[in-house]
Amino acid sequence: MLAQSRRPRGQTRERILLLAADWLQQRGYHGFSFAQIANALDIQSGAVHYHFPAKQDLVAAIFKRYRETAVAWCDEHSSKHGDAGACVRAFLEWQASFLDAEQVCPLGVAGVEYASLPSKACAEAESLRDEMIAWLTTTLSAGRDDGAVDFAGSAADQAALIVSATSGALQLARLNGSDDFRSVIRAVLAGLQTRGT
Amino acid sequence: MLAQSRRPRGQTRERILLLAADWLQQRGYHGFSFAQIANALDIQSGAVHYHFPAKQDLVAAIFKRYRETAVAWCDEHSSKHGDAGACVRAFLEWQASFLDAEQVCPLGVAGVEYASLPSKACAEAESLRDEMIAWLTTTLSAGRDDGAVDFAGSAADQAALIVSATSGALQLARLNGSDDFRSVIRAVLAGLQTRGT
DNA sequence: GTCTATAACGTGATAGAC
DNA sequence: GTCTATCACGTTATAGAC
Repeated sequence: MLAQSRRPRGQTRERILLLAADWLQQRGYHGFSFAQIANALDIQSGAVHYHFPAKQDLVAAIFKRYRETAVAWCDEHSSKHGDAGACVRAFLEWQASFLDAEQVCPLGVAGVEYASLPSKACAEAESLRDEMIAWLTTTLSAGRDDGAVDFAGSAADQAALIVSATSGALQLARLNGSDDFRSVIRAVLAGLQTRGT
Repeated sequence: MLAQSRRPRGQTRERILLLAADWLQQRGYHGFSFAQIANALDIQSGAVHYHFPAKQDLVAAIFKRYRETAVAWCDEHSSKHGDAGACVRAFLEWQASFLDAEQVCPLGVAGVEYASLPSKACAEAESLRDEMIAWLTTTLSAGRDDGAVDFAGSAADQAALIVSATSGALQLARLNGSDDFRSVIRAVLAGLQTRGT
């Protein structure tokens, strides 16, 4: 019963999801097609539609998985279990990992193409935004309380700044190279005045 | 020789440019078509192609005009003629004006759709980035020298932060309303410690 | 010089074979 | 259950009328 075909069955869905996520964060929602996915994976475009009936289902699944990944990441980086400053720095490094893949944050994709995005995708993106802002706000607030970090203004405002700045910086890096991203990270860290516990 | 037709001749190009710029900043590059523009302006899609041979010409023209507008704005808000803190605050208000139109910064569009954008548009977007970063860097640097503003890190880093944060904040605002944008503005201003001269 | 009519192609999506 | 062959439509772009 092993290896009934050259491409192992049951992995097509996963392969589609991974490739589409990559392209979504490189080209935007309207920047890739089912036919292109099928061509790259050496299948027919109808096979993609079997796993994801409509394009909005595919993209909603991408946002959903990214959100699940983000939630798991946040749980592993709770300031209850470690230094809040280290948590924030880890967040910045996590965002930096998109640089090598030449990707932007999914939140940016949703924000830019909002008016031409199917509602399913918008809803998932909004949930993702809530998770990231909530984690950052909690982390920053706890960090300021115990002296691990300091910053001007409210924790919620600072959280919105960090999410906006990192997302925007990944986009700026597409235009002018990763130096712009590193500039933004330096400025964010300078504004945070983190110090290890 | 007046009013030879219902739609005055010579204004079609301008009407196309204005509508397309609006849609570009709401839906992204691939989120609108020549046919939709033609339909909205009650002309044929071929008429759009007369004024802009290919879609990349239309979008490059949008970026070019936006850059010209930005350069003119920067010239009018030179820190040589006024307070640097006021200039930065004016910049933030300028970005805020996109909120009401439910638009994002053109830089964000280019960053997100970079890999699916025609090269002409990318080149214009890169020039736009250069102009904005240069003006902000100069303004912030001069402002710190004369004590109008203060901030942690280099002027260039702070400039990249402000461009990224405002662009990202406009996108976040699409997902969760203008409160997120205002949060980011407060955080930016808190980090700048501006004071009027 | 300006726009209308039309074409070639790529898109998202479906029906039915295996 | 999984995928191949096919469709109707919207897309960018062109040729030629006025």
